[in-house]
Amino acid sequence: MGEERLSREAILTTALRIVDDEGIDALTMRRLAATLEVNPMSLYHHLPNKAAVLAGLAELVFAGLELPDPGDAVPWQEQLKDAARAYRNALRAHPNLALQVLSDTSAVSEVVVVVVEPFYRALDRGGLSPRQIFEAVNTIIDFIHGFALGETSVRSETFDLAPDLLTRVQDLPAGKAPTLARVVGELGPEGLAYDFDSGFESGLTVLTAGIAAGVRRGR
Amino acid sequence: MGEERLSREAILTTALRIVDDEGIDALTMRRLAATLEVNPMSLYHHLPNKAAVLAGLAELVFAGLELPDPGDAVPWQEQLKDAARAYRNALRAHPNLALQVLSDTSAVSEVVVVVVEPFYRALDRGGLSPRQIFEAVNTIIDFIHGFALGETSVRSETFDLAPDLLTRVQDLPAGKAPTLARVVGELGPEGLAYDFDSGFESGLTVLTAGIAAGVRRGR
DNA sequence: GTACATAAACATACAGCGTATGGAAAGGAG
DNA sequence: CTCCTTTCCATACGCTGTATGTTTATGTAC
Repeated sequence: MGEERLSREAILTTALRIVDDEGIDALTMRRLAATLEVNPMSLYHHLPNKAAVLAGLAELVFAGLELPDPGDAVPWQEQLKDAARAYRNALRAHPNLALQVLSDTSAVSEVVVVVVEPFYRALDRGGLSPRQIFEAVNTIIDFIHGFALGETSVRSETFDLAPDLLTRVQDLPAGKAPTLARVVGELGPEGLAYDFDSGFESGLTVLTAGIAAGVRRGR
Repeated sequence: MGEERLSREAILTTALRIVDDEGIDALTMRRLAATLEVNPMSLYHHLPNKAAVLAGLAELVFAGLELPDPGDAVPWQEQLKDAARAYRNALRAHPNLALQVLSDTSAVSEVVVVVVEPFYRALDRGGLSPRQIFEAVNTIIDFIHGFALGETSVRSETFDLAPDLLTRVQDLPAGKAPTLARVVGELGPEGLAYDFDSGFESGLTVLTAGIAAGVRRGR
């Protein structure tokens, strides 16, 4: 049977569709084979095992990743933020896969090499030393990973933390977390309504300011 | 059989030991029951299903979490860093469980309420507005989560990224990532040797500097 | 002491999983 | 035509979580 009804690429494409549509738990070898109208064991001719399928998915997602480089026309801080936004968007593109990608060490390091150049470009223009650049990029990428972790393990676009957090804080033994209680109280329910986009932006603001401060201080 | 040979607590304690010793994959209901010298189905009298076991583990880990509050003797920046270090250490205490905890939304929000007060205390002393505090804490916690994600999905205490990253960078098509290539080259292999502790510290430095900058600017 | 209610532990069984093994089928090469 | 290689399929094994029904041991009431 030299004719190939199956291919690594076709398998991964179908797998990605299953994950996108029904979540990571819906992806089983049997289910994948059924969708391709093929015997489960046929998959093992193109991919050695299920772990390879998952790794392949991570690869597939980031293979098509194009980072729009804003160029050197804008200030380096803005260039840095744009790189961060693009990377966050890449992690958001397949939310059901994000956790898998993030927790797969090899996928992360693969991705990081691909994605990291715009960060380095921006920070190099900012006048940081190689060591500073290296550490700043690690920091900002860790932030994006942590943010994506919270963002992708939740359904709604604008997730309202308010009721939950307010309730929890009020249920705490009095005096256990006084500052938290007071600050949350001053914010009020509408102040606590959490929007991922603006949360991400304020994180970027803090990070770029911190990096810039390190440069100014000449550290 | 009114006598209880089993209890929720005993089950979770044993489960935690299995996870710590042999990893999250080694924790199956059958294995857990065998370790307790009990029939698998007996577990279901104390916990409704396996997900409840995992959630219980997250709870268990953070129930014993005591955050040493450095008090107000030190500058608020140092107080903030200490809170961050303590939280990171909590996530490191059971590395095999960290990813599970981080990816479990309810565990995270549980944890965050418990853990967050020292952060709020420090930033309140720093003179930030409620809104600034809220956003700064989210940012720093996202950073810690992302850092922990990278840190706990890797074995060795001091993981040497150098050979991998260097190789990858050198294998890239020439001109694809020129800044990255140059900076990495200037750093050299010994400059790339990555130490998690100092990586975490430099992240904290950037973050506190960025937060302080926001305060100074009166935003 | 004896009957009963209750809770805990057990035995069995089922559907689903990843995948090892070995055989069938369909081309291309000599 | 024969053989070889590659792809695909059928079967099966050991494992998973857990639904279902039964047995057993205890605390309580009479």
